[in-house]
Amino acid sequence: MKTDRDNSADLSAQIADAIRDSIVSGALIVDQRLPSEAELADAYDVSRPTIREALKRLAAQSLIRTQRGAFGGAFVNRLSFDEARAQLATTTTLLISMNDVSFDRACEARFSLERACAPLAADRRGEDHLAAMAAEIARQGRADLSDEAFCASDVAFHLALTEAAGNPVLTYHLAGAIEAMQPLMNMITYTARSRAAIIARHRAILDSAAARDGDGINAALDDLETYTKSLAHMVMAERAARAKQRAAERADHNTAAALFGFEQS
Amino acid sequence: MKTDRDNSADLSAQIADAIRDSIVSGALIVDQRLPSEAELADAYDVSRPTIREALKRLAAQSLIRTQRGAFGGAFVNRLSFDEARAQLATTTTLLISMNDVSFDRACEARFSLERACAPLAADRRGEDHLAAMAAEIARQGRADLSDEAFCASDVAFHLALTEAAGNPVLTYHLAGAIEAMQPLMNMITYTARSRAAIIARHRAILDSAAARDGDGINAALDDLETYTKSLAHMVMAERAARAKQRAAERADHNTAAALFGFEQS
DNA sequence: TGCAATTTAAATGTCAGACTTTTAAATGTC
DNA sequence: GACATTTAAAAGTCTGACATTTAAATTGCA
Repeated sequence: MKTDRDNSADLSAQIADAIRDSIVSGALIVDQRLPSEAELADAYDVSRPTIREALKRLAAQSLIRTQRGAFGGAFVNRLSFDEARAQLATTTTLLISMNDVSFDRACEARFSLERACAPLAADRRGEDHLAAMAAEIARQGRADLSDEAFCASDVAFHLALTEAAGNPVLTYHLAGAIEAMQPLMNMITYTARSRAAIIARHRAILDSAAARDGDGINAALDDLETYTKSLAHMVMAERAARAKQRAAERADHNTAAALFGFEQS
Repeated sequence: MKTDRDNSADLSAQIADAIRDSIVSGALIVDQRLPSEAELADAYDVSRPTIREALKRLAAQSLIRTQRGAFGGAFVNRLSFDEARAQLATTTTLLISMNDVSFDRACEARFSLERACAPLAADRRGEDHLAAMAAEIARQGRADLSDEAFCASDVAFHLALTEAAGNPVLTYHLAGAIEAMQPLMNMITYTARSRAAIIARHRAILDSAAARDGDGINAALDDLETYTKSLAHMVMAERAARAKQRAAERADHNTAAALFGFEQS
């Protein structure tokens, strides 16, 4: 095993890449034990801390898991759909927050993706999926539900819809996207939204799913998308108006206050 | 800053989580410099190697980048769409290979996702997108193209289609899925596929996009999905038949050969 | 003999301290 | 003012040690 000492990249990164390649290519299979840190250090001709950094990189991507103790070590990890979905959701959340994606674009992407499961969901939904969706709708109707809990139930409802499509790969992608974006959308619209309006759309989705009407599901999702966007536009317009008003009021004051960073609440 | 020493989790994992939370919550913003490793070690009351392991975990997720030298250090990284897409693709590849997803399921998910961009692509495609797709089709027609290059061009063609939708978030999800699954699909079908058949479908997609016909795009994608699945079924049936034949031939031989691991090519 | 308690060894987790290399800023020189 | 040199800060790496965990091997006891 050789590493390129003249390479600009870290040794730990090179080693991590080498091991990752072995996993992706199938040379290392699920649950297989890697050599111990000391053996790897010897094999790659580096010190143990360097090997450890490489292993931590892989652990951060859920590619391996480690176990202490005798006969412990690093094992190739079976990546589960749930783990992968959680990773996808956090990555997507960060991606959106760091790249000033407009609300409309994020909303559009989220619903475009969710509509991808409608035909399959209409075709394959079982009673259990309908029941799960109905249960979330019922929960959403409870007046004593916190905003956070309402949002979580909203996510759960849409997750149930994607699961009705009976395709875990599709669910992984869609649920990851929804998990990432629904909370962002809620954060913006929760002051203005009507729970009843959202529940009505959820019910339309459920009814269409029950009737095995894929186009009906998509129509309801379209409707929900339009409603969400209009809410966001309202909220944004209001914020802009308040900001403008504040600016005008500031202009009436003497400039000194502004210079000291005075800002009216 | 405190860490739970009684916690079963690694210190480096705890610290990585703490820093990640700071980034996700916005307490640390893009391009902001983290304290030096020595300062972090002091702040969290751990040794520098432990801090380094935590930072490597974050680096593996592209959450930070590090820079050597004076005034270097760890900086919050702006997650780019391309980086995120590459991560998504490798994660998806592993997810599928480790969870024995059937070819049909993977194929179904891939095309269901791609269809999500059709309405938007039809609406927003520009001349540049059409040109990019046409260029890939032209490349695919060259007889001297290797299988790998054909596959890469195939991916590039579909990437161009997703980009025509003009929504980077959507492109991120769809292109990540396509990048992950197209090579898998090629690996199975490349022995049986007809390049002309694929090019014809690509041309149908391009023509529909040019005509701003979203339904036409989806029809062509449906067609491509059906073709791909039928190819796979053919290949699998052939393999199964060969395996059966081999088994029958083995039975004719004396058992000794089998005991020595003899296997007919 | 069979089971329980103990020991042991192998492995990861953590630490301390030193040295190397890189890099940009500060300084000095022409 | 432009260019070369010095310097200091920081990441990268290594060595060696110790702590902790864990399962297997061993021992002790009934």
